[in-house]
Amino acid sequence: MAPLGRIPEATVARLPLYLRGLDAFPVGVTATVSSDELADLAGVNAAKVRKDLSHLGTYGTRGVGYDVTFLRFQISQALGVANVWPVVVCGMGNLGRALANHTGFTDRGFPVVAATDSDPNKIGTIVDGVSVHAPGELGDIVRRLDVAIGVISTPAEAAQGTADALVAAGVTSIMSFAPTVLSAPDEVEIRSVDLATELQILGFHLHRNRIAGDA
Amino acid sequence: MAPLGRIPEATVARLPLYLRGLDAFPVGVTATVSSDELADLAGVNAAKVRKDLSHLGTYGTRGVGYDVTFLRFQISQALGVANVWPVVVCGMGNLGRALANHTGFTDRGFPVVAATDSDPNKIGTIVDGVSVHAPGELGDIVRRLDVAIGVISTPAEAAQGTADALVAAGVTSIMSFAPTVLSAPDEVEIRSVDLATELQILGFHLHRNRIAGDA
DNA sequence: AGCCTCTTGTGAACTGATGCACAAGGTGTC
DNA sequence: GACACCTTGTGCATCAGTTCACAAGAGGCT
Repeated sequence: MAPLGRIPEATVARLPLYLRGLDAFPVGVTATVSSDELADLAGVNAAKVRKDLSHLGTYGTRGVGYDVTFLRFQISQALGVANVWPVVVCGMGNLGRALANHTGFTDRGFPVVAATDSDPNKIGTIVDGVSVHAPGELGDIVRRLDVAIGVISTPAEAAQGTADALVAAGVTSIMSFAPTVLSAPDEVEIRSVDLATELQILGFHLHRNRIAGDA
Repeated sequence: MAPLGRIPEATVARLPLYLRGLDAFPVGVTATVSSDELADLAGVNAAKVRKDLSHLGTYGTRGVGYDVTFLRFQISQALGVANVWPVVVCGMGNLGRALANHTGFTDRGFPVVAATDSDPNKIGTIVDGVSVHAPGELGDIVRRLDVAIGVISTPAEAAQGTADALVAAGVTSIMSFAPTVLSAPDEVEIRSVDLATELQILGFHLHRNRIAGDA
C-alpha cells in the first residue's frame, strides 16, 4: 500500500536475496511466483516475503502470485541495480586479489576499476586485469574513475588510514574486511565483514553444544 | 545477575568484537576498562556493552570498570576460544585460496587443515601448505582430521552438494560464501556471507541518496 | 566517618521486526 | 452468473533487541 515509503533496513537486506531467487526463472518467459515459492528460493518465510514486497508498493495478483518479470523489475528498481557502481579495492593481499578477481562483482554492477597497495613491488603492476596504484593516489583514482564504493582489505593497522583517505576522496560507501572498528562521518555507510568473527560465532555454538553433550 | 543463562544471539555476535577491542590492552598488565571505553573500542554504545556483559555474569566494579584480564578470560570462556576447531575449505578458487591462506583464522583457533576441489589439476597438490583433495574424500577428511567447521567457497551450483556432503560427514557448522540458499537439518548452523549481496545493500543506499540529491 | 564522584547493573519504556490469521480480491469452472 | 478456490495484503499480537535513566555500590578525599 505504501508506494514508496521508507523501506525498513531488514527488508533492504533481503531484497537482493529475492532478486537472486528469481534467477531460477528464465528471463523473458512469462511466469508467476507465489510468496510461498519465493520464500523457498530466498530461504525465508512467506509472510516475510509478502510484507517485504508490500513495502515496494509491488502488487501481486491475489489468487495467482507475482509476475516474475515485473517483480524482477520492481526489485531492481528499488535497489537501483540499473546503476553501475565502480569499486576500488584497497589492499591487494590474498583477500584483495580474490575480491578483485571475483566475477560476482562485475556481473552485478560492481566492476573493480582499480586497486591500491602499499607494496612497491605491486604498485604499477596489473593483477588479474586490475592496475595497482600507490595508496596516495586514491583521491585521484576515485575522481578519475568515478569510484562509488571502496573495499578495504588491508591489514587492520592500515584500515583506518585507508578509510580516511576514501572518505576524503568523497567515497560514502565502504565494505571493510579488516578486523577493526572504523570511524567515519555519519553519512558514510560502512559494512564490516570480519571472517574470524563469523567463525567465532560458529565456535560459540559448537562450544555450547559440546558442553550440553557432556552432561 | 544471570550467571550462565541463555545468551541472546545479538550479544553472542558482539562478544568477538569486545574480545578484539581488548587487544588494545597489553597482556599481563593490570588495567581496567570502562563500558564507555570498551564501547568505543568495539564500535557500539556503552549501554549495550553493560547489558551484554551482564549476560555473562561478569561483574565489573562500580565506580571503576572491568578488570581487563578477567574480562578477557570471561569472554574467552563464554565463546569457547580455548578450543581449536579444525576447518576444511571446500572450493579452492580465488576466494578459497585466500581463505586457506588467511592467517587470521589459524591465529584465532581455526586452522585450515585441508581443502577440497573438483579440479583434477588441483587434487593432490598442496596450496599454501594446505593439501587439496577430491570432494569425494570429504567424509574421510572430516573423520580423520576431526574437522569441526566447513567453509563453502565453491560456485553456487556445487554449494548444496558440498553442504550435503559436509552434513553427511557429521559437520554441524558451515560458513558459506556461495550466493545461494542452502538447506540442511535444523541442528546444522549455517552462516552465509554473500559478498555481492553486501555490495547491493551499499548500492541501495547510494541509489537512494542519488535520488534524494537530484530533487 | 562522612561526603563526593564515578561507573556498574538493571527495571522499564521504546523501537523494529516477525509471524499469525483472516478478510479482500482475484481466477477459473460449472 | 454463482460458486469454489487461491493467494495476496495487512491489522494485530508477540518477540527480541535497544536505549534510557537511575538507584546501588565502590573508591577516594577531606
